[in-house]
Formats: sequence, structure tokens, C-alpha cells
Amino acid sequence: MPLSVNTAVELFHGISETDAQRVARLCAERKYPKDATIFSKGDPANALFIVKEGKVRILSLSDKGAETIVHILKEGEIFGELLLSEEQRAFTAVAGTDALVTVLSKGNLVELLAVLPAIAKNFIRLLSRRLANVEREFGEFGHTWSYNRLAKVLLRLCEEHGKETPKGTLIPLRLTHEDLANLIGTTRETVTTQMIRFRRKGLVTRQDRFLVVNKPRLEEFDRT
Amino acid sequence: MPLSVNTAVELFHGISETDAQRVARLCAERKYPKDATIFSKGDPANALFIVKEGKVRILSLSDKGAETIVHILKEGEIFGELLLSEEQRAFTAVAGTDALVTVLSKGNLVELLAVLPAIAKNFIRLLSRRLANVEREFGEFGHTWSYNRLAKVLLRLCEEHGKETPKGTLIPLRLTHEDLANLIGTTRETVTTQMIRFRRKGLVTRQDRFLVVNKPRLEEFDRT
DNA sequence: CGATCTCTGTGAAACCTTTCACAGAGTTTC
DNA sequence: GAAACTCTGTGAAAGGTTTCACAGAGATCG
Repeated sequence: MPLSVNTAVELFHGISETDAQRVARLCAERKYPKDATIFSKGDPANALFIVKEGKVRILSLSDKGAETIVHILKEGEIFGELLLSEEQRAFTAVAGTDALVTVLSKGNLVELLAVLPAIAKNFIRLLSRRLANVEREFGEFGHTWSYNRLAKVLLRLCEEHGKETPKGTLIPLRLTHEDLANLIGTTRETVTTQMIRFRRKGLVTRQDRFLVVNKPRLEEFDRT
Repeated sequence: MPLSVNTAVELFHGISETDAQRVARLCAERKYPKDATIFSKGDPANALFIVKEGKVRILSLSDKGAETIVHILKEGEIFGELLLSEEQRAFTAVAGTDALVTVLSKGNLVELLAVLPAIAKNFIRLLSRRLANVEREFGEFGHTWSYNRLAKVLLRLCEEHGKETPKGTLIPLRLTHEDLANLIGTTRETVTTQMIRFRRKGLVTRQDRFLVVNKPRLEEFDRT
């Protein structure tokens, strides 16, 4: 068990060292191997999670097997945050890589929110920001064409996970074409076709098994 | 100015009558005629709004004139709720009918959140729920075909605004085909074509200028 | 009431996506 | 290292959507 919670996590910004230790005592830690399910749609929503190491994917699974990747989370991000409004999980969370997560039970969270107003404030800000992002994406997805959505998703992934390199912005995720298809709601084959076009146009390249994006040109492409 | 705030509004659930009056004193009211702009993308985000009467539309306007309707809000719902995380409005809010809204300035909201923990709790629950809804929709919109998205949107509008009648569920909004197109990200012509198909199949009918949905059959259609 | 403006209905051509099928490259596993 | 599996690349046929153009129905405003 950690001695003190990472105050770099936005939820715990601005609380004293003493409080941080108190919080830490209420948290547990769990390890998941890549592709392990952290929780599934329908499970009781009884804890809040924070990604400590690795990546976590939030999936929406439709009745007919279709899978949409709603979010790819990195270190410091929170998930399972809907526990105060929903009894059951609406989504499935899966470890995208080997992952270490901090777990805070619903009871403890409620207590913390009551006792430490700073945390309530942080929580509100955090939910607001995520809501704003999802709604923005939602609005932008009006574009019909897959290549527009693909360009936007790649740019978003650059913002959220990208690492600048001399050759462009590297996205340090092992994303298959099928993953990208699930991110933009199309088929694997369409992604393959469009990625080839993007590569031919010099909008993206490959580095080992990772994608490297030429941000300026891709943005330009997206605007046209 | 109202003497006491409507505690039917979720944000003000569970607070005492005295507190409700205190809250009410911090609120103002504004009236907007149909199609008036309440705030625009880019405006400073300095107040929270609550729909008191009428409908309000939240729009995402892309650089190139494309408009997506992100939300249609009814009485009791909150908007401009992102003010604690965003300096500027990310969306545009427009009166969908003549509308009466309650306005709470950012400063006053922050004060209330600090003083009345019940409100902070309500606010969190409210943001959680909205986030869950948007993410769910987002996930469901994987389906490519316009008629699937159209069916889903109509069903959602039934849930949120529908009034049961002997002939089916009436949606009391004057929605043009263009509005529907902006809700599902397609063109007006496609909506026209699909609505005609829906009508021929008996999934929807018309009542005056309103839409009446045969929910069971439309749900069945959506699943198939 | 007539003119105007908005909304709905249609059709054809160009384009994009899905679906299905299969091949080969790349990885993983034993 | 060979077998098994996953991922990427391709192609053709079928079907859906956009785009453009135009007509008529329906509402609105003097």
C-alpha cells in the first residue's frame, strides 16, 4: 500500500500532505496484465479507479458484438467515475497494457468528498472537463467521411498521448487498424485503405510498430 | 425575481427551505424569444443556466458552417455547466422555443458549492449522469447507417421529451428534417428519404406538425 | 389574399463504405 | 524453427450517402 497518494493526480490537487496520507490509507492498488478486464458492463459500480501505470481502455459493447472504444486513458486519469449516478457499470474497462491502478471504494470516496471540499471541487472540474471533451468530439463527428474522423482521432491521440520526435509526433500505443476502426465507428478494411492513403500523402509514417503523425500536415488535411 | 428556487431542479434537491430562499436571492431570470442566442462559442463562461420554461438547444458549430445539435434540453435541465473547467464556452446555446431561464453567476455558484455541500453532491451526480449519457450515445453511434442513428435519436427524444398518446409517443418539438440531420450527422435529403421509409413502415406518423413514434416497432426495427 | 420564405419530396450521378473472400506479412507459442 | 494466430493489404459487388438541381406544399407576413 502506498504511503502517500500521488498529488499529481488532479483529483488530489491542493490537499495537504497530512490529508494526502489519510487519502492514501483509503486507497488500494491493483495490477492487471494486458487485456485483463477491470470491470464489465453491468457490474455493480462500487469503486473509483485511477490509472497509475499503463493504459486503460473504456469500451462500449453493443448487443451485437460491435465494440466502440470510448476512451484510452493514461497515467493519472480517472475512470469508473460514474459510480455516483449509476448503480451498474455502463461500460467495460480493459487494461490496454500491463497496468497498475489505484482503487478507491465508493464508501470511502463519498466520505472524502464530504470531508475534503477540495476533492469535491477537483472532482467537479474533472467531470466538467471530460464532459466538455466528449461533447466536443461528439459534435465534431458530424463529418461523414471516415478519413475525416480518422484524421481527428489521430490528432486527438497525439494531444493525449503523443511524444514529439524529430520525425513527427509518435503515438506510443500499439493500435491495430481494428482498434482505429472501433474508435471511429467504421470497418477494419476502411481504416486500412485510408491509412494507406495517409501514408502515401506523407501525413503519417511508421516507426517500429508505432504510428508517427505529421501534425501540421494532418491538421491541414483535416481542414480541407 | 423568484422568492424561492424550484427544488424540483435536481441541483437544489435536498436543501432546506431557508437555503432555497438564500439560493433564490442569488439567481436571476432571463427571457429569450425563440431562436435567440443565449451564449455563443467563445463567450466567457461566467454563469450557469437552468431551463425554467421552454426548450434550449446546445449546438456545436464547426469551422465550416456544419452544425451539430448536441442536446435539446427541457424544463429543469442545466446548461453552461462547464464553466468550472473552461474559460470560454465550447458550444452555442439557442432558445428552441420562447424560453425562460434561471441564471446563476459563476461567483455565486462557487460560493454555493463551498457553503452547501448538498449542492456540490447534486452537481457531481448531475455531471456524472450527463457524462454517462453522452458517452453511451457516443458508443451507440458506431452504427454506420443513417436509419439506425435516426431510429436511436427518435427513441432518445421519446425518452426525454415524449408524451404518450393513444396513437403512440408524441415528440412535442418542431423538428425539421434539417434538425434531425444535424442531430445524427447526415444531410437533410437523407433524413427525408429515411423518414418516408419509416412512415411507410408504420414506425412513425404525423400529428399536426409533430412526430408520433410507434416505440415498440421502432425499437424492434432498431434491433434488426 | 398574394408574395415570400421555409420545408419536404424526388431523381441522377459521383463517391464512399460495407461485406465477403483471400493472400501474405508479422508475431507468438511451443 | 515450425505451426498457429493475428494483422495488414487487396479486390469486386452491392448498397448507402452526398451533392446538385428543381418542384411543389406549407407557413408567414404585410
